[in-house]
Amino acid sequence: MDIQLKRGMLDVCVLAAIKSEDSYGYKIIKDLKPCVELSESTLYTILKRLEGAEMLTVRTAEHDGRLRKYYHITSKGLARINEFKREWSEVMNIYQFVCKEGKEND
Amino acid sequence: MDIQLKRGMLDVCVLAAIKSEDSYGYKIIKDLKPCVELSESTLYTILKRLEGAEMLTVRTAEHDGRLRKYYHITSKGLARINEFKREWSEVMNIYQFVCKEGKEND
DNA sequence: GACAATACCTCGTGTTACGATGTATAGCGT
DNA sequence: ACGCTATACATCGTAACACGAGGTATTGTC
Repeated sequence: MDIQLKRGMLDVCVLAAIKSEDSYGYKIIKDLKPCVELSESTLYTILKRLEGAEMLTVRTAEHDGRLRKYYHITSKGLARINEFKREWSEVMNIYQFVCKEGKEND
Repeated sequence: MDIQLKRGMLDVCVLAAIKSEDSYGYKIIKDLKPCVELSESTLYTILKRLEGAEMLTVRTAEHDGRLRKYYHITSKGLARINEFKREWSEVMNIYQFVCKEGKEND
């Protein structure tokens, strides 16, 4: 998928992935794989950004002798998801414009 | 609308705007306004980029004593639009993922 | 004992949208 | 005559962002 097209959606994808249950980096990537591919470097950048924006909180926990950083969504994070949903009508508007224009030349 | 969300769509919007009829900078902005807002600096950057990618050709013409640069879409430009349409199922997949996840907490 | 999988992180780079700014002409009101 | 808005083009610097390349460390598995 085109990189540019992903932008603005990746943040929300990550938030959606931790919405129903706290999760950690490696699992988020695997959970998102069927939906959208993202590299580790991308994910950790996003997680840092979302933490800075107070859209999630972090908690370190040990699991089978390995450290994991669990991410938990905040109210700001939930608000971000809802904002995304609200903006979707504009996105569909753009899509329809692209499909409509010059339809007779398809 | 969120800047990041626009990315990957603006190029295609501009191509769609000139698809059925050759157009020029100022008109493209006005035609796209109901659909998506973009500044002049953004548009001219995009037009240069699309020209470099051979997705459109340029022709300078005089109109009422003022110079205008008319942009014409090429087969590569049309292909870009079709590629965008093909990718749309993935975009909808992402949207559905975001809406689905943690639905019970809405 | 090599290798994949799990789990985290950093740095540099290229792409890109935008505001600020500049140039120039046409037309309109006062 | 003068200012203002609309038309029409263009450049520059900046900040955001996704990614590849690379690094560290542990736990299985063959």
